[in-house]
Amino acid sequence: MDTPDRPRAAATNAAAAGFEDSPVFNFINNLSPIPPPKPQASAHNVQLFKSSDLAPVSSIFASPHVNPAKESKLVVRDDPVQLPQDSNSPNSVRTRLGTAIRLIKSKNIVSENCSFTCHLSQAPIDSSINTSISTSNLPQPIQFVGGSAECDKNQNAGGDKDLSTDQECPVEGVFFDHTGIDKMDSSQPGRIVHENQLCEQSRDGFVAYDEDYLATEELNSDMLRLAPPFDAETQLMNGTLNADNAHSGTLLTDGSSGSYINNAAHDPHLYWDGAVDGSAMDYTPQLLPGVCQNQLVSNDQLCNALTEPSNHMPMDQSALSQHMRGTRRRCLFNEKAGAVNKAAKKTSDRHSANTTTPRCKTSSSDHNSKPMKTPPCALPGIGLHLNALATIPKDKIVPYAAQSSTIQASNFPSAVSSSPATSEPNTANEDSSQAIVVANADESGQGSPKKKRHKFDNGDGTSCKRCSCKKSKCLKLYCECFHAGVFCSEPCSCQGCLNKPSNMETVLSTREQIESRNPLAFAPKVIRTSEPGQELGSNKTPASARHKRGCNCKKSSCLKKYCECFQGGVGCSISCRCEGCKNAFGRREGVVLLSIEQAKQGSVENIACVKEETSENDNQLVIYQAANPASAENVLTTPSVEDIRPLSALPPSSSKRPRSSTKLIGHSSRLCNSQAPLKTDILLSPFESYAEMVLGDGASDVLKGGSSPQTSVKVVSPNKKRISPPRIGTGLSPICKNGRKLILKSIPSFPSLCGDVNKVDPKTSSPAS
DNA sequence: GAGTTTGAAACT
DNA sequence: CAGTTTCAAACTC
Repeated sequence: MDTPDRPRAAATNAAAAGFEDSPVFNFINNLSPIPPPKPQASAHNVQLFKSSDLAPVSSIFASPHVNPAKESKLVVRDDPVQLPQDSNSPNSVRTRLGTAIRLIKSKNIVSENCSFTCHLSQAPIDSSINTSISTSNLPQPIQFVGGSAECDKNQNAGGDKDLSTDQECPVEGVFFDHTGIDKMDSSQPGRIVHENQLCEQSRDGFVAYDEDYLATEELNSDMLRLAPPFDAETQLMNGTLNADNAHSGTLLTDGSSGSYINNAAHDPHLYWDGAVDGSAMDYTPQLLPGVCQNQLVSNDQLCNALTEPSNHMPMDQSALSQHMRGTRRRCLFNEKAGAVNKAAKKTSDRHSANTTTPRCKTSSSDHNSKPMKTPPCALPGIGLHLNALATIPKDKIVPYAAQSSTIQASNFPSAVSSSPATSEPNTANEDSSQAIVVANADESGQGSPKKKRHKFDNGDGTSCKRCSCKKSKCLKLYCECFHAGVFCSEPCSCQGCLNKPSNMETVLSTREQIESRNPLAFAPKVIRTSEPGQELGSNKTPASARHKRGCNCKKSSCLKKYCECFQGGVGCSISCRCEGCKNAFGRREGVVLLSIEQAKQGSVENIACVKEETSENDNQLVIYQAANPASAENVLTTPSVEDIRPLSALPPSSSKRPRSSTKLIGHSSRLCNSQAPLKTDILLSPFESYAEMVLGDGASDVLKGGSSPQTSVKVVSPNKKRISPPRIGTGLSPICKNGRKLILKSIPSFPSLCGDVNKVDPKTSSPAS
């Protein structure tokens, strides 16, 4: 391979020389699908995506949220960006990750390390690899943030031995810049895993890119299309947008786990990725986590193979990567549904899909320019990303749009969903994941009439959308496509649709208006609140997830898809105002109330508040013992997010929620103990607040929990799954104990490279801890 | 496929 | 902020 040149150089420098010399290596090189590119050509490609090109954009994207610190970090990354010709894929990956992380940081400055580390610690790493992650590793986060880190990591991970890896990940190598490896503790296993993953991703992406690029035009186009959106994000973070991103998008598809969900999410369909304002917060995390996890798993393997010196073969990559990719893609799609079950089928399908490229079939008329590329299904994740991206000014976006007519059209592999592999649909609900899955479904489904197709939804509504709007012109939230941030496409049966690339400005402006009214309007409907791993692993129910606003069902008993909570596969929460809730995923009914009442009645000093979590899966009983009534209340408040739900029933909060998210926060805090309120209030950043919203009171509670441990002792139910207070400390994140941590979690899904540890665990292995 | 039901979104 | 209307999905037949 041509590209190998660089790697080679690196390799030569390192120890790889031997490797290169190997006949196999040579053979591979010769075989490499990638045409020995004219340097220029490659360069050209690269440039398209390069951050430098995008730079302006990035600046644009720079969200207020972003912290200077981030920026600085980003800056670092930028440099690297330039490099890689081939880098496309790999870089993109990195950037994304880095970006995601950065975003998190920016939002949660305080907790940056924590959040990040948490991910890491949790990170999938563990599962696949024995490696225990040391949460302590602050550097890691940094590294990731650094962006380039990935490769670096790889190097590190690989350790010196991995020089080969460097080769393998030439692009990354390019990036090397940094702090890199050296700084990193190569020793840490956790890291290694990530690194590997990263490498793989990059590699895969790399390879994938090649493949896609070479093999399937569609993919390429898609990727290209995708690129812009990503770019925006990445730019925000790094300023390095790369074609890579696009690649990554493809990669995502590849990833069994959807490692790339991030990208994918962004990509695809979301024309307006960035549109959402910072307030929107990052939804991405949600998606990502799952994805990451998955990725991790799959990646690990891949990584291992790759990382291993023997395996390295940069060249092999093509073969391996392709192979791997195939699997990954499958996974991604499969995941979506949470359809663990389906996965197998899909995998097979995926193959076909690969050729075709997974997409929602939507081809908008507009998109016709690219017949194949139909607008992407809305990725569930996408929504998240969009939100995350939100910072991007429309203006900027518009340009894309203009371009995008082509771009947008692109269908991105919806990649994504990270649904927790966990298999259960419930879990699947996780925002993005499902959506992604849907996309695939769409393909199959498209054939089917619109009727049933509807959304393949995630709860988020992120899934591939197909609307049938008649009066809204697809410019209102009524329109699922619009709501999901995707253009209407062929499958849609809408009338008078203005949600088309050709009307990008209109769409954006409308979107903006809506966001101005409700910053969370485009946020995923279902947000994963707690760490996925914990709950998911334990339960089927996505206890961690909840509907951002809660439902208001009165007749459906939250047992039908009319209920957004149900639809999203999440239990009802405090924020819900439903009546007669029978949500299979968890009710918000009133155990809490009882406990409260009891407490108030003063009947108790030692009141055991028993919460029965309705979540079907669990039937968990959580018993809180309060020393006194007051404590009882506390208990109510303190419980983990999950617990919170039922508790949430508290009238005040439940009564009505302000439309604006922020208000909700206030409620929650109030509900919570008087003890901590200030703390939460004070601390809450918009973002946090958002988290709270998502979490519901829980977040605040959690925070409080830290402060008010006293309140309760909890006994675990037979199932023992939840012990709220303890959880706070442990569950949420051992590492970060303060409330902030929770916040981070809420964010979680950030594409933590690691992915959620939790999620990873469920299927593959036991949780790291 | 048409009609009804439902609840979110939008409006007042 | 509360109530009403509009809307489109979900559902039923």
